[in-house]
Amino acid sequence: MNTKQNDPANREVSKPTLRRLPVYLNYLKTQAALGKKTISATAVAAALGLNEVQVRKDLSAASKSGGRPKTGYNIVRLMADLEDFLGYRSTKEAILVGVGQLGSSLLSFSGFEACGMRIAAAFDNDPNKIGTEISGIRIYNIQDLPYICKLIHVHIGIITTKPDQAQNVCNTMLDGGIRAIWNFSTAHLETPENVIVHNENLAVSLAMISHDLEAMLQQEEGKDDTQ
Amino acid sequence: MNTKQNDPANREVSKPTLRRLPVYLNYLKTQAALGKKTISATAVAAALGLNEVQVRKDLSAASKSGGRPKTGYNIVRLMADLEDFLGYRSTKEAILVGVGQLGSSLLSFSGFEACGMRIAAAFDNDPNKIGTEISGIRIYNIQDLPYICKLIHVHIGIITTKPDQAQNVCNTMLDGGIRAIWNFSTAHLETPENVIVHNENLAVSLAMISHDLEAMLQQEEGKDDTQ
DNA sequence: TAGATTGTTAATCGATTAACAATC
DNA sequence: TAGATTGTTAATCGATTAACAATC
Repeated sequence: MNTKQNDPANREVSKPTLRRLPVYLNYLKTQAALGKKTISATAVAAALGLNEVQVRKDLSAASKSGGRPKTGYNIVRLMADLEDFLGYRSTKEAILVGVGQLGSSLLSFSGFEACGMRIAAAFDNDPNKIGTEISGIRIYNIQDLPYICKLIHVHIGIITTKPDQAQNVCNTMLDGGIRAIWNFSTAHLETPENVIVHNENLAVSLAMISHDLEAMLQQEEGKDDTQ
Repeated sequence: MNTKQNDPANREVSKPTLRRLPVYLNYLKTQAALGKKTISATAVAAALGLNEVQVRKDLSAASKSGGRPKTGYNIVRLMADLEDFLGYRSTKEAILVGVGQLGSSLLSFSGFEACGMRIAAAFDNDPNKIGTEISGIRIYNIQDLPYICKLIHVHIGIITTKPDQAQNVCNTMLDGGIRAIWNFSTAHLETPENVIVHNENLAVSLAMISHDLEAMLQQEEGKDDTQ
């Protein structure tokens, strides 16, 4: 009987719920910045265009602090609970491979620390880039990846290479003991079962916009026709 | 009785299906590049780690060409159908506001054309940036946005500003006749019902990785304990 | 007290998966 | 013909929403 059952990150929540939690957290931050002390699920739901029961269920899954009828939730406490639950308060070391446009952009993005991720090192195979720094993050030769993985315990591997190199880089990362891959390349990665792969695919997002847009434009055309 | 019912983009598919279609398309491209002419849903499912019935349902929703028992689908035809369905073959004009790190990175990303999106112009309020170009895309004064929207028919507005400017930029875009917003800022945008908003939120992705990772690490710790 | 709000249990809705007939 | 594969209909699973009792 260990304490792990009580650990915030261990409680099971559905994927849709997990996806909404950072959105709540972000909204709570804006409200806290406005000086608000408490907030109701009703208000959160209205602001974010969600169902209020859903908001309550989501919040109660991630936070055991609970809210008070008539008052709502204590914003500061709720934020702390969400951050704990999402693992934002324990630092996860990451490395990034592929220092192109996107890679550089991620290296200089300062928002990751607030989510508990620290990019410890970057890798490339371009001699002009190796040895330089971006936002204080040193760029190493890709061949040093296994060595550096042994040096520090790296949790997350960020892949921002061209798709044809992605699988190779992924394999090297896994050899180095990395257990979670954040894949920004379009390549589909083959990995063993116990590895977490999260694909960041702009084409997927664009497809959704593109499709919705086309449907909307045509619907409007249709309306015009009947007038 | 118009032809719009037959239009690919008008067929209704579920959101999860729509999300998977570009993934199929990408995989088909890799197979076509290897010289394959046909492929079965079974093979696609195995390669992408999906259920094969799901793959068949998804494909039949987006393509009316159909497959042949024992042979599978004609790859080239299926790719064409998917591209049609996703609207990749009709050009959608876009503008981008906020030429910081991320904005610049998107401007120089060449993959959007393949998805039917063309970034026609970019906007910023920094005098040092106004008048310059990135990858052949000119950067204008943000104040010229309404004028340029009138000049060309812009479909998609990409927001890569700081969160505190996002709502303002969004309003200006909507005034300019834009109907779909691709929001890369963390701000939640208030929009009328008939506007498409797609939020690209790295914090959400990171939260999912972070949570899964924490759960996995703890599970493994747990296993170690019992040994 | 009355009413806003929470949190839970039950009902509905939608997506995934299984079973199966059709066909190349 | 036999077997791989498609596509559809039915069953299952999971998430959202509705209904309601509890409470501040």
